[in-house]
Parts: sequence; C-alpha cells; structure tokens
Amino acid sequence: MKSFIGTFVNKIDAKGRISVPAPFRAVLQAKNLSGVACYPALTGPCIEGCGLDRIEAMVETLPDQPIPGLDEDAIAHLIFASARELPFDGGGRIVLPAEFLKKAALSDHGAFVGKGRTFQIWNPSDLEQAQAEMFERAMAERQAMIEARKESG
Amino acid sequence: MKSFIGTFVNKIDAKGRISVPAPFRAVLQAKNLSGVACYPALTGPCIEGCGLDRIEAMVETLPDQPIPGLDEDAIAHLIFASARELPFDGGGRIVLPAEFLKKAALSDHGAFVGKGRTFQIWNPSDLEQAQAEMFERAMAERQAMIEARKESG
DNA sequence: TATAGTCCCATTGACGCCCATATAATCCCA
DNA sequence: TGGGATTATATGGGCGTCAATGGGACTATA
Repeated sequence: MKSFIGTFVNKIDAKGRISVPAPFRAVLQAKNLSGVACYPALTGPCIEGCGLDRIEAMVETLPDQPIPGLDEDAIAHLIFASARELPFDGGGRIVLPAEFLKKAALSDHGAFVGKGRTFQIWNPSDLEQAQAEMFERAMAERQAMIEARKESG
Repeated sequence: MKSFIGTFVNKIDAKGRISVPAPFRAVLQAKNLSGVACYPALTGPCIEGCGLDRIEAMVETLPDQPIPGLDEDAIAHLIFASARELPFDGGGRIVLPAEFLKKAALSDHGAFVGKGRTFQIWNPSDLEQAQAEMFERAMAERQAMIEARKESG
C-alpha cells in the first residue's frame, strides 16, 4: 500500500486551485480515486486530506441504527460535517473552498505534507514554524530521556 | 456506497422551498430516488433526512406486532408518524412543511449537514453553536484518551 | 373564488471542463 | 557521455454547462 510521503509546495491561483503533487495523486489513483476528501484538522491551523475511501470506512464504523443516534462519536460527525469531496480537474488540481483557505490561512502557496495514510495542507510559513517547534520539543524529550537514563543507570 | 458529506447552506424562499445540495442529490440519484424522507430529529433542534429506502429498511426491522413498553418501538412509530416524503421539483428543491420550519427554527437559510448515511437540516446559527459544543466534547474525549494512554503505557 | 400546492421556465453566477504554455524530468540514440 | 526529443508536471486562462434561485401559470380543494 503506497502512502503519502514528502512535502511539496504548490501555487494557489486566483480561482483557488492548487495542483495535488503527482506522487500523492499516484497514491489515490492506485485506489481508483479521482479526487480527495479534505477537512479542517482538529489539531492545528491546516487542512487534512485523504482518499474518499477513508471517509467511507468511517461511515462503516458508525452504528447503522435507523433510529437517530445518540451522537456518540462527536469527532466523526464533526469531520463528516466539515469535510468536502474535492475532485481533480484535468490537470490534477483541486479547488480549495473559501472555508479551507481561511482555516489554514492559505493565500498564494500551499504545502502538501505527507502523513502516511493522510496528508495535510499548510501555509508554508506556518508549517516551517510548526516544524521548528516540533523539533524543539523532540530535542527536549530526548534530553529528558538521557537525563533519566543517567540517574537510573 | 456514496454517503452524505459536507455542509451546504442554501436559501429558503417565500414558498418554503430550498435546494437540496447537488452532492446530496447525487447520493440519492445513485439509488434511483427522486426525493428525500425527512423527520424531526430526536436529538436536537433540526430536521433529519435520508433516502426513502432507509425508512423502508426501518420498517423491516420492526416487529410485526408492536411490543408494548419497548422504547425502540415507540421511537420508530414517532418517526413514522412525523416523517414526510419530500419530492424534488424540477430544480432539485424540496418544500419544507410548516412543522419542520418551526421545529428547526428555520426562516431564511437552511444548512444541510452530512452525517454519512443521513443528513440534517439546521438553522445556520444554531448549527454553529451546536458544533462548537460538539467540538468541546470531542476535545475532552481526546484528552481523556491521551491521559488513559499515558497511564497504561 | 380564494388559497395552497405543483409544475414549468428564466436568469445569473459559479464551477467544471478543456486547451494552451512553460518548465522540468526522462529517455533514446548517436 | 552529450545533445536532442519526448513525456509529464505545474500553471494560466477561456468557455460552456449546471446549480441555485426567482417568479409566473396551472390545478385542485375547500
């Protein structure tokens, strides 16, 4: 199973269109999908994307009671509500709806970031900053681990 | 199987008509349905909708003879009693009956919210508020999950 | 005849589809 | 190995179609 790997920065044109990186398209084409499903990430100022199959799989996991739930899975419902199916145009682009542009503070460029089974779309400068912070945190954790080992060992 | 995904806000005109979003119509057309089945949601101030096929599936699950005192049965009958079949007009619109307008506090605009196998129709501002609450709940759940993992791990 | 419901047609504005170009990557053959 | 040819990708722009919406005509019912 191919997965979403790497970071690619592409341009957003006046119509809100952006090319999905060819390697990402290849992942989706392998599943016979001709578009992506996107939704605002719950964890940061970015858009999360995946194949529509992944969303359908989420639907399957919901109880099939004809009697209206009990909204037991708030996250799933939030995702359904805020997700959009974005089909490719002839050139492999998608159109980012206004809500998404706003949510991720996207204007002229968007960075596609592979996350394995999913990917994210970031404002390139926000991404850089977020990654710097992640690096700091990782280094701090590593340092803490070394200290802990020193004590116990 | 396609499912109802995304949120779309459309206008309600003086005749109580509202366009069903094209993506939702596509889901129904795939089942050869030319209308929707709607009923007041039991869980909130909104209208719930689905294909007529789903209502028929509900009928199948009901026992021939209502079992006195069984909640499920009472709920199902409530839904049947208040459900309406709303056919599309030539432009893909439905007419919202007065009871539904009242139940969901609908006036000038209605928000169609995809829920996977079903969808809901909300007053847009009520929806925003309900989603904010749902978001809070989702974040709390998520936090609880993280804590639990920390302990066990 | 009034009122409500249904059907049909018109408008407009957005979106999908298509084609065109440029840059980059790959391949092929000398 | 180098140069040219071919393909693929990323991007720009135009045009036609369809979706969303407004409004009028027709029918049925009381």
